[in-house]
Amino acid sequence: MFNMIPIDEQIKIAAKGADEIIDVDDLKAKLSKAQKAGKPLIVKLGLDPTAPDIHLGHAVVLRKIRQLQDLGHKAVIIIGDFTGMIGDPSGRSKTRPALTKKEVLENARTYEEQIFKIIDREKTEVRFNSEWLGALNFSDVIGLSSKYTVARMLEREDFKKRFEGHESIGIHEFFYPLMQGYDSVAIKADIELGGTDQRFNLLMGRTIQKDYGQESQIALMMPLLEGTDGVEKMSKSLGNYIGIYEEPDQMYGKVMSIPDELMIKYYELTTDIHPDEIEKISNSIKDGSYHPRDAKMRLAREVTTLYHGEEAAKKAEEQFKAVFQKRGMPDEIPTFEIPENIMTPEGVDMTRLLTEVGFAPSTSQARRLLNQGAVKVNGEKTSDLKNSSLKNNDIIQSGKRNFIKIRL
RNA sequence: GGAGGAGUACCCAAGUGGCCAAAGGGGGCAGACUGUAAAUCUGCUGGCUCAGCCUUCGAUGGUUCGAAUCCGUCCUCCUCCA
Repeated sequence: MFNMIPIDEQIKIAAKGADEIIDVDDLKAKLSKAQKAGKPLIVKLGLDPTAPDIHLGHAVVLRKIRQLQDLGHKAVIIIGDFTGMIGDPSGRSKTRPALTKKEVLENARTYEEQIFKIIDREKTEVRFNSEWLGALNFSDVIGLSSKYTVARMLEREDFKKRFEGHESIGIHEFFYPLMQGYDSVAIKADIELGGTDQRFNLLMGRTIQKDYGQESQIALMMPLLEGTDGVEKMSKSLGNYIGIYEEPDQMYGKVMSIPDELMIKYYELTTDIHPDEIEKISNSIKDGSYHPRDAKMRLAREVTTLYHGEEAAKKAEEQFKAVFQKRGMPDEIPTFEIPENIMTPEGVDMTRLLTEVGFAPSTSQARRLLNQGAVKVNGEKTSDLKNSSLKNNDIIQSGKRNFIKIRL
């Protein structure tokens, strides 16, 4: 069952798009040992059970796992339920509410559904870290914590900054890296994946494993993917994310909204296009032979295809062209039945109509939209607060991308 | 246990008795332009029955003609000393 792919080729695949591998020589050694023994390597990925919506940022690491699985290796996904039940202290401004066992399990299930859209279910094992962390007693914990020093903890960038900036650091926060490191011991991880922000934690795993008499894992770090704003790392709370379950139209459009400078990075981290091909695209954009817009459209199509198939991606592209390039209308416009209560003697109450269909969160903002000329009826700008000339099947447009067909 | 500092709109942050629905920045939305929901420029950004009115500045109770601004109490966070 196990592959005979040359080690160098495996290294190449593992390294594709990676920011850093610690240490490449160790990885080589592990790979050849595994091949000789006919035993797959254990690839570890820890997931926080608080945010069950997977987006393209998470997908970067998951794709890498998939690539390693395709080489025959085995993934162990660790759901950080123990961590989740205590409440994650990182991002110190808000202490996250501790989750109940039930919530964690529910989140974990959603997670599983989603990750298997990318990784191979057959070669994956899902574990909860409460299984071993919950079993430790206090002296075990003391033992674990004695493996590391305060000075070394403070080498970590965020701790260091907070310490030097006289901001508080809870003692328990020191335990998070230790716990994550212990996870590696518990499952005997050979490789741990993570974003570059996980550097410290991944290295901790190496240290702790050695202390427990195991061979150190390889830390494989993937770059962080910026979100649609092009600046902040993609995250749900910042609202700059592209979820893998989003509608094709949404997904396509969101990819089109990333800044040009990010295109190549997206090609590298979110698609399965071969690096040589990406290189070619990059060069032809630079020398002017490939229009950046077209390059971005291809990117949007590739990404959408990965999650929705070619057919849907093509449709999303046509839709996009129709709506944004030709300033036209989408094919399918939802219909809205105008309720009695927004009719007035002077006609339809436009502000209420806009709030009712969700184009504006409040009457005041609906009013502003009308004042700014953002609202069109059948393509004609209108700023009337009350509209008496609306008919069945009129198209109301708010801004560039919100359409509704009305029924009286 | 003691001393001190802070809590302002979606976020950061000014404001220390009336000119404050509250500077500035970020974000968001809209308009123009375009190569796209990129970039750039401009406008808007508490709510409403909208040239007016109502509710906001951690909570609550006061002082005052009038408070985000002064006083009391409480809550939360932080720093230093122990």
